[in-house]
This record gives sequence, structure tokens and C-alpha cells, in this order.
Amino acid sequence: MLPRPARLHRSSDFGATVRTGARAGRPLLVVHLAVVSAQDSSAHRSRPGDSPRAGFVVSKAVGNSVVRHRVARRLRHLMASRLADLPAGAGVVVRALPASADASSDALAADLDSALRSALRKASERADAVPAAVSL
RNA sequence: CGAGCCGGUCGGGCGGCCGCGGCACCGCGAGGUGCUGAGGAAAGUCCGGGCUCCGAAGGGCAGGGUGGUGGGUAACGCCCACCCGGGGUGACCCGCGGGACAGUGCCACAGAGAACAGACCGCCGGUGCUUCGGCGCCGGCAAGGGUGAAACGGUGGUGUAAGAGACCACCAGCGCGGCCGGUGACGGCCGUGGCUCGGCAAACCCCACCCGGAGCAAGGUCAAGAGGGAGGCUCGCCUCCUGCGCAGGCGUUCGAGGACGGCCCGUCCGAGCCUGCGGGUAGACCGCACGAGGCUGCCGGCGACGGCAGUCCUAGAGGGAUGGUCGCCCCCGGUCGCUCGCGACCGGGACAGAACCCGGCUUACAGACCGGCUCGUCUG
RNA sequence: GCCCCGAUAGCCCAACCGGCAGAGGCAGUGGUCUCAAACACCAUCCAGUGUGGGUUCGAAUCCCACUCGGGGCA
Repeated sequence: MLPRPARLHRSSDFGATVRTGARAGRPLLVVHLAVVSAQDSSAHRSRPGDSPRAGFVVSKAVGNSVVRHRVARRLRHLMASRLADLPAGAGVVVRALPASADASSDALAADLDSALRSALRKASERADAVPAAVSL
């Protein structure tokens, strides 16, 4: 299990991250990344300075309970070593797609890294474009 | 040796590295060390209980469930043994297996007739007619044909105009009586009666027995007392209750409403309650891992199971802990090599993941092992 | 955790207190009409009722177990 401050806890946290975050899809998974800037006052629960928080979504389409939990465990272990590379206060939701059921850990790691890089780039572009309007 | 039946067990093993949950200890802290960490089905949620709250867990009706007998159990719709019926050469297997003389209802089509039935083709006697093939009318009969899932016993004989349990023998079934065995379901034997009476209750129903409701998001503690309100009295202490706004309706002894699940009785609370709309509804801890517990031995019992003694402590999360990777061994399949039994390489090793806890049932499952038994063939 | 529905032709759906092996619409096929098509009309084809078992003479219907799909409450 990830350390408590590094986990998403409530259904609303998942919803907010998926809805507002930058999205990057790969064949095995989809990454949603919400970066909270210093000027963003709308997110009460996430503040800059907190550690990045991660959560996982594995639907029934992936497989039965054994398969879903195995995918979640692999993703969680992979994410644990990558949390340090994320900006403080960020929220990450990783959605596993059905193809991930038969994927190896190496394949999952490749897609996760690729998707994270893409999501980080999109999030930073969005952050660069917005502050002028928000921070006033 | 070949077919097959029944019961049970296991369900990969060892190790290295990087990680995770819980507990204990050390440390100011970061963290470290040690121990420990999924299943036989953890599953489906089809039954039964424990536990908790609702009202003391009361009575009756309704509703639901079960359905051979005896036992096991905390309990069961589960299990064991036996009985009956059916299947199999057999070991064994299958059965929601009470009641159709309490009542109601249904039995399509076909068929003459389908429930205390009926006469289509027929058989027989009498009689009239006759083209001598038969036909009509009256009466008797139900053996044979035919329909159907099912046609009011079966076979053989006596008997008769033809026939019929009309009568006789045996058989099948039913009722009654007696004796014997068994706790019992029931079985066996003997006698006797009328000679014979359909099926469906997984149709309504009747009978016997069982069942109060909700569920760990149960329920409790902290928050939450220096808050608000009511009552009491010894006047500063005790007891009890309590989330907000708006609208409508009902009511305080002629008792609203609630406890109550559908209703009634009974019991209790009772001055506020009901309905609608709107708004609100952080968190932490306990419950929560010692239990109808596992293992071993002895004893009782055909068995399910029970008793006694010893011994062991064995997951406990809260977006939810067992993962990743490598090596050796084991099992299976394939290819190749040969010193003919080994070696090399490749691939594969099921179903499936605890969330309050137990007892069952059902369903899924690669493969391996153990024990008992039956039939057939061969040899001694 | 608790509970309730549904499954019938390629598609949508009747028949559900048992009874002729199953109605209708759309789609498909063939034909009539038309120069040709559309529309309309006529005809035809397509199911063995989700799976397995049971009760019954007989099951889409009743009973049991399972599979899949959908939904509700806390």
C-alpha cells in the first residue's frame, strides 16, 4: 500500500482528477494528471506542498477479481517508484484498459512512463497558458 | 490385465534480490530489527445459526417454508442409518417420498364412451322382406376390432342363443381381522370380503411440524458540554429529552400518533404527531479475530457424531496488504542427440483473492496420490 | 450487505392459473403494379422458447439448480 498522504481516498477525489486533469491514453492504460498550481484556490483538498497522490481504476471489463487485483498491484508498485518525479500536490488516476489483463509488468511500465511524460507535458502547457487569467 | 463403482487427501517445493499489510521491540525523529500474512471453494448468496438493535420477544389470523421413518446437530431445506419405489449382471446410483372415500377444479386432440361411462364396427335370438349377397325392426350382450397417456382387473376354464366374476382355479391390486419381527416407516404369514374402486396436490386445498423484524453501513464510544429545553427537589445538584426552515392536516381523556412487519387481541409510551417540499448529513476508536476452533491419541456408536486427555494460537484492510524478478528441483507435452536410459532446448502447470464469524448446499477446477469394493478374462 | 425483474425468429415483442410444437410487426426472398423504382398488395421464409434436470399423458407455461443481462435499497 502507498503511504497514506500519497493516496486518493474519496470517490469525489477520483472524479475531480479524471474530470479536470490532463489525459494521456496508451493501449494498456489511461493516465489522468491534475497539477495544482499555487494560484489555484478552487481545490481545497489538494494544496501545493503536499506529496503527489495516486489512485487506480480497474473496471470489471479487465477480468475477474484475481486479474483486476493483480493489475492493480503491478500498477501500484510501478507508481510508487515514480511518485518522486511528479510535481507536489498533483493528483494521478491510472485507468487500466482490458488489454492490461495479459500484459507483463515491463509492458505496463513502458506504457505508464510514456503516458506520464505525455500527461506532464500537456499539464504544463495548460498551466503556462492559464495563469495570466487566473492569478490576476 | 481390462472395464467400472464409492470414499478421502493434496492442489507445486526450496532459495536469492527489490517491495507491501499487521503485531512487538528499539529510536527524539527519519527509520531499523524480529515474527507473521488467503481458499477448498475465500465464489454464488440458496438455506441454517451465533452476535447486535428494535418492545418482555407474548397469543391468534394471514403469509412463508418443510414433507417416508428413526437418529445426529446450536440449527437447517444439511448429514447418517434404515424403509418403500425405480434403474443397473454387480459394486452401487436416483427419488420435493404425507393426504385424491373433507371439498372445489382439470383431464386438450382422437374416440361410441373420460368418471359411480358407453355401443361405432361387431356377436346372438326373434321377426319381416329378399335380386339369396344381405337389409330393416324389436330385444339381449360387451368377448373381439378400433381411439387414446389412461377404457372399470389378467390368464385359463365352467357356463350360455351369444355373453358377462354369473361361477371356479391361479395371479395382481384394495379393504378388514389376527399372529409374528421391528423404537418406527414397514415387512412376513394366515384368514376373510366385495369380486375391483383412474390420474393430477412441483392445481386450489387439507393435515402435521417450523418461522417476530432487521442487519456489522447491526450497534456502541469520543467529538459533546461551560450548548438548548423539560421535570423534580433539600436551589445547586440529580434525572430525562433534544438537528433546522416553510406549508398543509389531525389532536391532548370523546386520546392524535407511536412501539408494529399485513391485520386483530393484549401490553406499553403518549402531548405532540403525520404528510409534502427545501436544505444539511468531517473524522477517529471499539465491535474485530479464542472459536459450536485446529491437530493427535483413547473410548462409545453400523454411521452421521459424541465424550475424555494432551497440545497449538493461525490474516484483519478501509480506494482496501501476498506483488515483481531470477535460479534449482518436481510433473506433463514436443523436438533433437545418443552409450537405450539419460541429456539438451522449447512450451505448459487449474479454478480462483478474506472484509462480522461459523455450519451446510450449489457451482468452477490442470493434475497427483491413498483406501475399499464390483464385473469380465487369463493363470495357479 | 440485502432484495427484485427479465431471457421466445436477424430485430421488437404476444401466447404464462399446462393442451393442435407457437400470434403480430419490421427486416429478408419471390411475385403483382411501373418504362424503372418507391409506396401499396399477395405469397413465402425464418423459432423448437437461455442451459441442464424433474413433475405430468403432455411444459414456452409448474418446480429445482445454473448461465447471462438489467434494476432497486442501505
